[in-house]
Amino acid sequence: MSSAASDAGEQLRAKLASRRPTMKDVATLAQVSLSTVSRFVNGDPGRPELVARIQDAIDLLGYRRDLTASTLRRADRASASVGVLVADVGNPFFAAVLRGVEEVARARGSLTVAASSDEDPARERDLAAALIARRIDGLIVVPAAEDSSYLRPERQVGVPLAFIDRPPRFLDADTVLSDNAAGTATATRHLLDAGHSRIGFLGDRERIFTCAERLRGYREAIGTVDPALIRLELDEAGVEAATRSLLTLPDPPTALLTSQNLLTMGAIRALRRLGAQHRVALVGFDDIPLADAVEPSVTVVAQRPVDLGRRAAELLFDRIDGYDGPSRRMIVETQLIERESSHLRPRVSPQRAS
Amino acid sequence: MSSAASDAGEQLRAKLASRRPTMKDVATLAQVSLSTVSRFVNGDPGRPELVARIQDAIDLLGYRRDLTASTLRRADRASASVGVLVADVGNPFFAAVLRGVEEVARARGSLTVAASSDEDPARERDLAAALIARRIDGLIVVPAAEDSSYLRPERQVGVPLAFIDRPPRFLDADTVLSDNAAGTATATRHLLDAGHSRIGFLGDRERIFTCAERLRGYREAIGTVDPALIRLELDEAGVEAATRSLLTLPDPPTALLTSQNLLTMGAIRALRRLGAQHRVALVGFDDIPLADAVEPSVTVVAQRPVDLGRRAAELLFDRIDGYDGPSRRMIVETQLIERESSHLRPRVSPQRAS
DNA sequence: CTGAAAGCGCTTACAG
DNA sequence: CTGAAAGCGCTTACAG
Repeated sequence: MSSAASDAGEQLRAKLASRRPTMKDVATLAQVSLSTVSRFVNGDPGRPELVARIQDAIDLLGYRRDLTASTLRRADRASASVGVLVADVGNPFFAAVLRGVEEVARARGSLTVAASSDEDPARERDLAAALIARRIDGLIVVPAAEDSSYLRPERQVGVPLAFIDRPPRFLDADTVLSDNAAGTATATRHLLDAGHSRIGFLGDRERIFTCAERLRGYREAIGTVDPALIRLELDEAGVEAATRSLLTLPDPPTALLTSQNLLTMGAIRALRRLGAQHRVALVGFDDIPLADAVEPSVTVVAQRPVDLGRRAAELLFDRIDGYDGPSRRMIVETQLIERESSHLRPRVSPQRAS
Repeated sequence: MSSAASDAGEQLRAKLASRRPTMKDVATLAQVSLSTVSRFVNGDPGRPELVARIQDAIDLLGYRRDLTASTLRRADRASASVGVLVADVGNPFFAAVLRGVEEVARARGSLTVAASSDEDPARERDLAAALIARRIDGLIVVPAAEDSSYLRPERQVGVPLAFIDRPPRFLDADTVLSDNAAGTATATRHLLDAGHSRIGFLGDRERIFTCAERLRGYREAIGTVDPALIRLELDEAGVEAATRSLLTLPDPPTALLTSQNLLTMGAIRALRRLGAQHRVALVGFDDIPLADAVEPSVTVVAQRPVDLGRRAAELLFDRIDGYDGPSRRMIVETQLIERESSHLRPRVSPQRAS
């Protein structure tokens, strides 16, 4: 770059003060038109001579393109970002889902905007609106709301949508689910095979699809259900009391099934505190860190959360790329990881032995 | 709304087909000017009569404001979103950090755009550029790069910046850190007090600030350091071999210190596999799920990742709100959570006993 | 209080 | 290949 141009750059830079340089500034400094800079920035170079001037001007000014302005004007309206709405980005399960989405998005040059609904339907709606107002190219939702039809207008207008972990209700859209019922059915049969007939079920909120499905798999596999053995609406703290209460029943369960990761951790702690971890069998839904290292190690129905995220992102990008066929549903298989806690044989409980 | 207006709405709706309705569509349907709709949408109502017409038109069309266009034009340029760059959104530690940031951002009406650098400096730079190109109001970074000066132009131009977990190098910016060295020093003294003199240190990458600091705390507390007891550049898989190798030294360590969550989990597994978990003491940096439920339960130096995220977000929003003072550094204290694994007394190893 | 007009930073036909 | 001009959806002085 000539020293004259460099001086011009310095002057322009000073003039800009703390303003972010624009494409127009680059054009002025490089002494070309705005269109030429735009074409260059978009990968349509032009004469080598001009290219060099433009690149120098960009470097000198520290120019960064404003993608929001670009999105606004371009024909395809692509913002190169997708939104993800989960219950809690801090929960390891959803964190892994998010990671799966991000991998696929990144391979496609897209960024991921994540938000936590905290299982609050109103917050979910607000966040969905906030994401869509920012012109994301598509939205992935783990629905907290029982009714996803609030997204119908967005769908109509062509915002690609995909659901993970729980299907939308009153709305037709691509969905990726774990095989929840099959997972708990397998786990339940596994416990029945080990000789357990009284199996307790510890679940979170029945209105959440995954809990309802996992309960259904348990019910179907077990045959005759004793409602006294089912405890729902639990959180990590509530599990301890529920476990204690189950184990002090006149005819207590000899095995427990927990419906999700936080409840499994709560149940592990509760059994240990009761000194019952080697007496009462346990299977948890969703694998957890160190499940293999506690004593006894804990059998789980492992999900594949990263895959859930990846698959949903793939379905979403299909739509972003123009696929307009009927909505699809994918099931990601769960896997029973047999560890020690499910190989405990049923024993007569202390109360009954006395 | 009159039926004539409603008909007009239906017609406009049909005409829009699958196009997203704009403020102009609303203005046309409500028979007011664009400015009036804009003012209404921005909370400056006007005559009740017009307000009603505008609200009806918005509802009928399913109008959603385009925030990217709004950001482009408005005086303050606020996009109501902040960016966060961590090593891996799927790692529970960073997931918790993200959650903390999101809480504060949400309270401020901002969305959070998260991305994973995977400890790759080049990717970090790309992602930072991608975020800034989307006009985020501020950027929070867990730096993978050894040199953060690539962000200087952004800083110059007024993009608020905050760093978490590791300080920026060659750049002056607000930073929130755990007291890493103090944490490992406390842990080391705790082990020394229990009678251990040979304490192994298992770390990840020394070029990462947190690892270096935690190593420093260990070195300073222990006094005379035996380099044979320090193993670095480990990942979760490599920890097992490193543990085995340490324990088969002629004069093996009687206690281990691990520098982060994944390594602690690896060490727990390794010790169990070697049958050494009740013989070799262990303290991990960063708490992990079920650390309280393994046998022996694992003593840790707990960090407060959600607080790290919150504090950094608060510093960031101060800047977004216009604070322009010198950069600040906040230390979030760690806490030694004493469990069983650090209360094991040093024992002569089997080899030496034989 | 309301509306016409300019313009945010960019892309994209359209001429030359 | 290059440049002048229109316009994406919105906000914001400025008149009336």
